[in-house]
Amino acid sequence: MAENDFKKPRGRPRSVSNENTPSKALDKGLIALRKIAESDGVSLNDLSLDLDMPMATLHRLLLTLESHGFVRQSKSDASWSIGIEAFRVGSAFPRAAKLLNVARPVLKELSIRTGETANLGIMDQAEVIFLAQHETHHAIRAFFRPGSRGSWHASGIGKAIAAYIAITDQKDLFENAPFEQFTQNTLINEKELLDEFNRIRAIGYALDREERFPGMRCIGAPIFNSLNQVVAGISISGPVARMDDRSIATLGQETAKYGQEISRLLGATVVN
Amino acid sequence: MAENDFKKPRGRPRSVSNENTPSKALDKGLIALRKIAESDGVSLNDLSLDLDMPMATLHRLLLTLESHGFVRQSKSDASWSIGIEAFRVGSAFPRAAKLLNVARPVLKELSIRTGETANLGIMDQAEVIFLAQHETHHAIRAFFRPGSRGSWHASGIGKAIAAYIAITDQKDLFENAPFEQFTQNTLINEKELLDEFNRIRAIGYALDREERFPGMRCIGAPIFNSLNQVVAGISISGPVARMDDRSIATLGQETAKYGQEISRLLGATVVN
DNA sequence: TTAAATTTTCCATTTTTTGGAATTAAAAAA
DNA sequence: TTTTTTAATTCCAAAAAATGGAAAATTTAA
Repeated sequence: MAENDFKKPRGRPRSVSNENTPSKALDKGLIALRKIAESDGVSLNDLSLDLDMPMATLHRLLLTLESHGFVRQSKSDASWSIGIEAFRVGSAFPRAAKLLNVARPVLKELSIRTGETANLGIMDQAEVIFLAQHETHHAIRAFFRPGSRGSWHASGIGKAIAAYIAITDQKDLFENAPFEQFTQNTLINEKELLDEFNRIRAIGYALDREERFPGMRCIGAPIFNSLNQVVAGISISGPVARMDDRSIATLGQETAKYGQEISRLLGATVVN
Repeated sequence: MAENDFKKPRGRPRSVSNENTPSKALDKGLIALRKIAESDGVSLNDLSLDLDMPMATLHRLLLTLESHGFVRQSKSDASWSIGIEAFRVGSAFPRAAKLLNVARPVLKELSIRTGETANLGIMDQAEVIFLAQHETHHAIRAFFRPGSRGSWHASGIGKAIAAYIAITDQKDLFENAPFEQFTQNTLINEKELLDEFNRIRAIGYALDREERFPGMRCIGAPIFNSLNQVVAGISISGPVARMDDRSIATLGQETAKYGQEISRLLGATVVN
């Protein structure tokens, strides 16, 4: 999170209040692209209704996106979906590349060992982004689509990461507090969550006790890079029935251990 | 490749010759985005020179891309790199998601078993796109960045896929023949390559004998989906020294076997 | 056969983009 | 230290592109 930089770049600094999107056409194109990503195989008509843009305008944007391979149109039903160039560009996301390679086998091992779905995620602003997961074969199991988002305050990974970032960055996270109360158990106040941070640092892993979805528990642990900054988190999630109070301690230590393993592979020297 | 559709969509059909990009601003934004993806952490100045666009124009586009999270600017040196939203959107590419999950462990096994770098790729138009790879620990080894492209006619995966697509689709591939002659061994003529297709179908795998890079050999095999259409390819690549004529047959059968394994996992019933 | 649904194209009007130059600030050189 | 160079960011009037309602073209449903 914290890009501990005391240096500033050359050049005129950016003015503080710059909430506008200077290029309207590009802006609309990106909005369309994101919409297509979340609703795969969508028709021009639906997209037009969904985004409240005239069909003619949208169609022009889609043709341009298509000419670069960011979207493609089905020959049989004229519906639009994400193209290969979007995939290519996306796989250049620097934070994901190294992490995924290193973490994937560890993720699998954690999942097999604990019998639960294992997840890898990073924080972006105040959201957790799930990068990868390894599923169990249990009929009842947790599922997140890679790339899906979640609030940091109601997720094992989110809380595990937040507990280890710089205090100044933590302050930023609390800007929108109190947070959404997803279930009875969701922690929504700054004070509750700061206490939670202390608990997390004491035991080395974060617990989500049905704080996001009723019936689902989750255990998250931090991952550090070679500068010993927290950069990601690993977690397991499953039904309360299997992740009961008796098992939690063991599963938690297990999760923390695998988090440390990834940290080591990334070159971290101090873990937890 | 072949989207075997005999149905045509409703609506006015697209006119045949439509090579233009209707939305200029979006077009430029996408060009910038692609450039950033291939040259990570690039400065505005370099990007401006590289793309031959005025800095002011480019800067405006980057701000818009940034506002959607498609790029991000380093706080310390003001350089631009790919953002998380590009990653999210890219991971919605429908052809990659299932394939990658299924193929990754198999890829690893193939690599360990043969001691060479194993690759997974798909065809897009006349290009091979590498989706994933598993590297060996040999000092001398092949390396492709995920997302990198290559000509189909000079790659094991490309030839393996091309040998199994519909004849009408093969015709399209030969539109630009003769192809670029990368090395002395590169096959560049339609006739040579059609003969090669027969060989490939007879033995079940494709050989690249230093046809792309001097000193590098490659063995590719096709992967089929549940409709028994070829959708991807798997390959191993390494130095001629290790992939000599004696070893080729064994390695080839091994590669083909692992390709069949992935096909089976995808639900294919007929393999090769 | 007719009507409805849907995508694609057209084009005069309106809005955005454009990019050279000015501005601001840090790094490098003197 | 002071000056020069490098680089990012912003401004604004001229020029170019986007807009979107309506028409065209085609398939499906009635």
